[in-house]
Parts: sequence; C-alpha cells; structure tokens
Amino acid sequence: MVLKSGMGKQGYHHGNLRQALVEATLTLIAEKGPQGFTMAEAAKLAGVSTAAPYRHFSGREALIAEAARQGFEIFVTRMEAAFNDARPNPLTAFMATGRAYLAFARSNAGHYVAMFESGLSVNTNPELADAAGRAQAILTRAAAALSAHLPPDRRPPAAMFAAHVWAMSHGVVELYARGAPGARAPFPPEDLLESGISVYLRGLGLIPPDSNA
Amino acid sequence: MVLKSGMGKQGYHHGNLRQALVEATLTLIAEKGPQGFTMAEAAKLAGVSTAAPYRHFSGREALIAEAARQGFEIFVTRMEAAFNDARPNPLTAFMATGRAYLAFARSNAGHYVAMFESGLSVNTNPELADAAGRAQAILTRAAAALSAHLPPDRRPPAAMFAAHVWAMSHGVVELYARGAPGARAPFPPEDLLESGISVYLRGLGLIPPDSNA
DNA sequence: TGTACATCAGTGAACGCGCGTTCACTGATGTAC
DNA sequence: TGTACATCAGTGAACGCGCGTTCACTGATGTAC
Repeated sequence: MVLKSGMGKQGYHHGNLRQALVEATLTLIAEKGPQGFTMAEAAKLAGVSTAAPYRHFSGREALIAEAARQGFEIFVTRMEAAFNDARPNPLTAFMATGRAYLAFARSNAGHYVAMFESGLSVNTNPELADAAGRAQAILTRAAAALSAHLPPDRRPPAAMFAAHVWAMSHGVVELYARGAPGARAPFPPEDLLESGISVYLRGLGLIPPDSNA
Repeated sequence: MVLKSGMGKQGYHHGNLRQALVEATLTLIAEKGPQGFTMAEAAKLAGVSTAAPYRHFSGREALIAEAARQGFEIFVTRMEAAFNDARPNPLTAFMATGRAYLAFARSNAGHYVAMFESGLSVNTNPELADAAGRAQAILTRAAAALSAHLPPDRRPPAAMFAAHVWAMSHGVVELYARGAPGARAPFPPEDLLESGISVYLRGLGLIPPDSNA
C-alpha cells in the first residue's frame, strides 16, 4: 500500500517516516536555522519517538544532508524549467532563471538554508556533491547560452559570468530577503535582483545601453 | 594601571576581561560558526571560570552582539579609509572600497560572521543598530559619489546602486570565499568581485564600454 | 486458506554530556580619614 | 603614610535542561509451505 504524504501515522508503523522526517527537518530549519534544528524535535513533529529517526538516518548530519540533497534536486528542476533550453530566447530565459532563483529561496526556505547555510561539507557525501554540481552546471549553461551572442574577444568565461550572477542572487537573498542586519530592505528583493542583473547584462553588452528591459 | 591587550591574567584580577571575552568570541565564531560558540569555551579561552563572563555581559546574546557591534565599527572605519572621500577620483575610490570589503571579510572572519550570520536581530540593540546603519550609509555615500557623474535621468537611486554592489560582495564572500556547497571557487574571490563590479559599472555607463579597467 | 516464523519499523527508558546561568563566597583594589 | 572598609572582579560548585544516541524490547508485516 502506498501512503500519501500528509497522512498521519496510523498505528505502530508510520509508513512514510523517512520523508516525513525530512519535511519536519525543513520546517524546523526554516523556522530556527540549521543549528536550531534538533533530532528530538524532528521526531516529535513527525509523531514518532526520539529513537525512530535512527532507523532511517545514521544521525543528525545525515538527515540535514538529505534535506540539502533534495533541495538541490528541486533547485535543478526549477532552474531547468525556468531556463527552458534558452527559449523563447536566451535573454528572456536568463532573466526567468534569475527570478526562479529568488522564488526558490522564498518558497523553499528550509531547503535553501540546508543547502547554503548549514555548514555541511559537500564533499563527504557523494550524492550531495553530485546534486550540487548539477546545480552549478545549469546556471553555467544559462550563462553560456546568453553570452554566445557576444563576439569571442568580449565574451567572459561562462563560469565567471554564472558566478557573478549567482553571487548577486545569493547576496540579495541573504541580505534583503531575510532580516539581515545593516541591510533593511530599501527595495523589494525581486526588483533589486532584476535591476541588478539588468545593469550587469548591459555591462556585458547583452542589453542595449538605452533599453529599460 | 592600563593593561595592554595580549597580556595574560596576572593573579586574581584579569584587568581586561571584557575585551578578552570579545576576542575569544571572535576566534570561536570564526572557527566554528555562531552556533558553535559557547560561553564556557569563551571563558576558558580567556583563562577565567565559567561564571566570570557574567560580570561583563548579561548573557550569551549580549556577548555576540558586542562582537558584531565592534565589527560594524571596524567595518565603517575600513570602508571610510578605503573610500577616502572619493579621492583620487570616485571610480578608483569605489573600487578600493570593494576590495576593502572583501579584505575585511577575510581578515575579520569572526566579526563578519557575527555581523551577518549570527541571526541576531539588530533592532533589539540600539548601539548595534546604529553601527549597522552607519555601515549602510558609507556604502551608499560611495555609490552616490560615483553616480553623480551620470546624467540625472540615467542615474539609479544611490541606495539601490549600493544594494546591488553590497549583494554581489556578500554573495562572493559567502559562496566563494568560504567552503559553501555548489560553488567550488572557480576563480579567486578577489578577481571575481573586481570583475563583477567592473561589468556592473560598465552597465551603468561609469566605465567606458571597451575599457578593461 | 492457515499457520509459523523471519524481518522490519516502531517504542520507552535511559545514558553521558555539555550547555547557560546562578549562588554564596573570597581575594584584590581603591578610597576616606 | 597607615589603617578600615566598601566595592569590585574574580572563583568553584552546582542547578536544571535538552541534546544525540543507544539498548533491549515489541507490535506489525510479509512470506514459505
């Protein structure tokens, strides 16, 4: 019998505990940060005893790592959907990818924090490293498609292009889409990122100088 | 008698414990993150009993807040020195400020983490809020000085300009100047930030299109 | 279909530990006279 | 300069708590015959 997500435990066996624990972890991390998360609370949220999580995860770190891994998977899916193989054109697709980045950080706060702020070392977990690598790849691909329009001598390395945009996106999320100090949001994060990327693309010559796009 | 920093305790009275605790906090935060920091370890590092810190700070949060506050003070000082009242010219001064940002994040990792990653709410502490506000102000001032060269109809709001650059700087620090996942440094962070800001400034028309500066 | 049994996925209690914080105290310092 | 005393800045032990994790166990499930 396949159990639907959202159903509670029914009797002795939970039926879907592994994923329920991941979801509890995401909720807790989003609320209290990666260090505010505890195994005991995750177990309680999933409706099981404190010992039960150890049937599915070797320990605390493994549970956080799985949350992050699922985050990267979803992230890749969302970015790929937004980029849509550079359709209808590379510029539109690129801007859509930027918006999708921010939307992901917002709608999947628990994932985002697990991925980028939990302080886990990617390289100890091959599956996590793989998912993170694919996230990097999709952003680089979007940058490459867009900069292919430039004459080769004015074309930046796609990895650097992608890194610039990723840095600005991440910075906007951290400083302006949360309550970070020193940076009380003077503008909506969405506008800030969109305008910032527009200026950047103009600097590369990918948007005409006078355009407001 | 004035005690120099760096001297150990000499007998029953430490002489400089308040600041020694702040420095211990910075060391621990830089090493293990804001949540890895404990009062007990800070006391031990400063060479006193676990009860001693409570003579100087009301609790854990107050100690972290003081570390962050001092960070913002130093930050403001460094940024002002680098900006140097827009000398020798606004562009050079602006780029120097960007470099100083990254240098600060590197040399004062404990401060930087306490300021931006400790999750403390700025507004509960007036002195902290004030210091953070001044940090924001100096960056905005640098942006305003630089964009004063632009014709008014093509001039972005200085606060937005500053926010873009701050976001990219912070993003570079978080993603590429530390061991964050998914962003294995493909380029030195310094180069990444300098080139990113250059492209951005070109987009604003503050650097001529063909210049490599 | 019915029964025996292996396996799986939970429980409940307990562990050792380190945490933040408090308390009564005490040694050192500074000041009034 | 010397003494009495208030104040300050430490100590050492203890507290209650919640944490991650382990253990022997048990109820539920699935499978062989």
